[in-house]
Amino acid sequence: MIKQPITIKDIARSLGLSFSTVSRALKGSYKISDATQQLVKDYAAKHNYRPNLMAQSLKNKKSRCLGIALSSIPNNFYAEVISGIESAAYNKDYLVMITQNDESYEREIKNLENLSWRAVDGLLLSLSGGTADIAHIQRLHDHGLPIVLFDRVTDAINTHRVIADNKGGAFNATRHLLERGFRRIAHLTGAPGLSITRERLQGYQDALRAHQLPVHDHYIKYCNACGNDIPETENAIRELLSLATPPDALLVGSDRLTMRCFSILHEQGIQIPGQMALAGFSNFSSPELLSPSLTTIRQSAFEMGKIAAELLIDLIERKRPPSTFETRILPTHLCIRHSTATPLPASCTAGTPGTSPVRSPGPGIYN
Amino acid sequence: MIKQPITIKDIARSLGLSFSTVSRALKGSYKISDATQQLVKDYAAKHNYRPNLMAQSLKNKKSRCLGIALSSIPNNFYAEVISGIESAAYNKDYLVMITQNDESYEREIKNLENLSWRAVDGLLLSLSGGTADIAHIQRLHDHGLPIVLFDRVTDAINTHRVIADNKGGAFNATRHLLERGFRRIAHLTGAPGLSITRERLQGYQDALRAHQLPVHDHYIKYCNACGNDIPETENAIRELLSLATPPDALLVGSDRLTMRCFSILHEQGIQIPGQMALAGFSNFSSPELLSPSLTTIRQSAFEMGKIAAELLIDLIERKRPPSTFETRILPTHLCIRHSTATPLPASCTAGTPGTSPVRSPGPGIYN
DNA sequence: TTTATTAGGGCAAACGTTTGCATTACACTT
DNA sequence: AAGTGTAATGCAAACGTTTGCCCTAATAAA
Repeated sequence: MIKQPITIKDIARSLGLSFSTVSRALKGSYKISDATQQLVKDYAAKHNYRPNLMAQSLKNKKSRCLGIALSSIPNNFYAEVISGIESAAYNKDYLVMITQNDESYEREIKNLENLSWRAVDGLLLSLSGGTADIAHIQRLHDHGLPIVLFDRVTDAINTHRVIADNKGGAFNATRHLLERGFRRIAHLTGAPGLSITRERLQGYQDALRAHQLPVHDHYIKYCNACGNDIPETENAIRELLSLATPPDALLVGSDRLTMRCFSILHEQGIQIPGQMALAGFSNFSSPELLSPSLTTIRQSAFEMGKIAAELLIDLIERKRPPSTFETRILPTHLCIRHSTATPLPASCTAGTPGTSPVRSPGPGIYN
Repeated sequence: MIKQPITIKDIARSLGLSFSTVSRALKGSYKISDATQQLVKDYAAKHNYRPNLMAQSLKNKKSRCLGIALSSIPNNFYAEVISGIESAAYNKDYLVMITQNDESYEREIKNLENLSWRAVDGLLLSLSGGTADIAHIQRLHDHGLPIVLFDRVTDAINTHRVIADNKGGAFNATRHLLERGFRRIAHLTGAPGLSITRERLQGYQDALRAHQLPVHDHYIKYCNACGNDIPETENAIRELLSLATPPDALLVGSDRLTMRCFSILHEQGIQIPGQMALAGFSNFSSPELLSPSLTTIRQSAFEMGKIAAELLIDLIERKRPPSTFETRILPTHLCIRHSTATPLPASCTAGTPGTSPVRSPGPGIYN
């Protein structure tokens, strides 16, 4: 019952032409008379001919396929990035293969192998939290596979990069906390090896120093699982809370971690911002609906994906690799909400802290 | 600089063997002496030979590639489904191509064409909100492309289906609202053509009837964009609110729509659950953090993706199509929270409604 | 010793395209 | 009349695998 798809050979036979003439007529190029072109095209359309992409791929060594490797698809931020990639790819007639590694180095290696064997034309890559060295990536790149790094990048690969202004985002958020009167600001962040972790830490430290405040190492906690390992996150918070002088504010350094952190503080009955102010990197769609509404540093995730895909496709389609690669830095947006409202005197924190901050927070930049 | 990957031919030449011997030795099968097999395998490993997947695909007419077509990647629910699919595919050594259609029928058609031309071995499909007829799908299926439908399905294609217990989920949520004392329950839902819309509506209606309550058509509002079109959603809510007897509770029928709806009620200063109780289908990770915490009907999204992918791979790999197809119905979980707390007498609603329900809501089923 | 069997391996076609290099049939220059 | 140019098309090899069939030797059976 299954009709085999029609091929160029079938068309050639039916029309009494050679394979090559049919092939060229379909492409429209080369020197084939208009009459023949029409004939072939009409026949092809009528029998709804579809070129066999596997054969084309084999011949052209191009699959019109982009590979994505990242840590977690259901992460708000990455889901939006993927959406941006898909969108750009669609416009340029590419298809997108997706893999996730759950922050595992081994899994990242496997995924990259799978993708490159399967002949993607290029790779969009955000490093896993567990990535120790990048020999496996370097090898692919050396073999000529075009790669664009996004979000979690490395300097060791000489190629395009698309990242957010992590340092600036963390700096602004920290400055905001300082301006609101918080002084003991802790930083809860992801795996220490990641570029985003380093850059955000840098912004946090810069802001403290700009206010002549010391940077305390015990106020900086890393979570290797980036919020996917609940006990790990709980421990980190517990340690912060049990310090002699516990922090009065928390700057959180990644999407999952921010939500998880909110959740843990909530469960433990810690008043936000009464006992602990909270701001974090997050692309959650509705932070204004949380209780209290959450101050976030938001990234242009969709745009990041879109730009990365466009750069990659450009890389794939140009004949010679460019002499110089670019690093696009996308702005971040600090969206100020109640979770970083000015702290109340201790006597007041017994009220309804989530809903009555002393001063109304600014409108912030939202959506 | 770019090293061409090594091929079977190269190995054959270096070892003084024929292509076929090398090919068979690598596969381990057929009648090749152990000595030769070892020789070939060692050489291949040493020079890290990788089979050219395009060539294999062309020859075998298999790409070990699954295609996904759905409406929106950043949707919490679908992001989890994709994650489940990726996970199952990885275990069986398949790769996954992803497309989204933003509820557009035309875009769905294009995406399916792209995927099928590009030789995916099978398709995981959730219909777009705008899908008018399914001729395009039927055609692919008739041509022998294995398809598994998930979430938004149709009976018109005879194949496996994986869905949630939408009717039961809506029924339980509606019953819960009724038990909490709400009587004027409206239903805000997605595109009317979708199976999930029909099934959830059915559950809602059944629950009302089971309580001897009438079903009012003006309490049922469809949003074709499923929450992606904000004005559309606002209008629907406005219309409900301006009724002579406006509803006192809202059952919302899809992920995006639920969050959007919460957002709109929040912006308009409508007290939840004081003026309007709210329950909805949602896979948002932290509904307990919203203000008020949100009663949700949660689906096993990851599992849905995993099962669908496994069924599809089974379909692809078995020689003969099964005589009978199955429809897996996954349970939904009603997670009861404050947004559906028992309504207060009018005099009380001026207080702090989000934080002080009259009776504590049950623990619900969470995570 | 002859014959059958088997193990081990090679040949070449095939999958559907693409493309460099003919080839043919004209028309146009010298 | 011989040569040049050009438009339209065909031939066949190539991309890297897989696989049905054939070949050769060696061994086992008769």
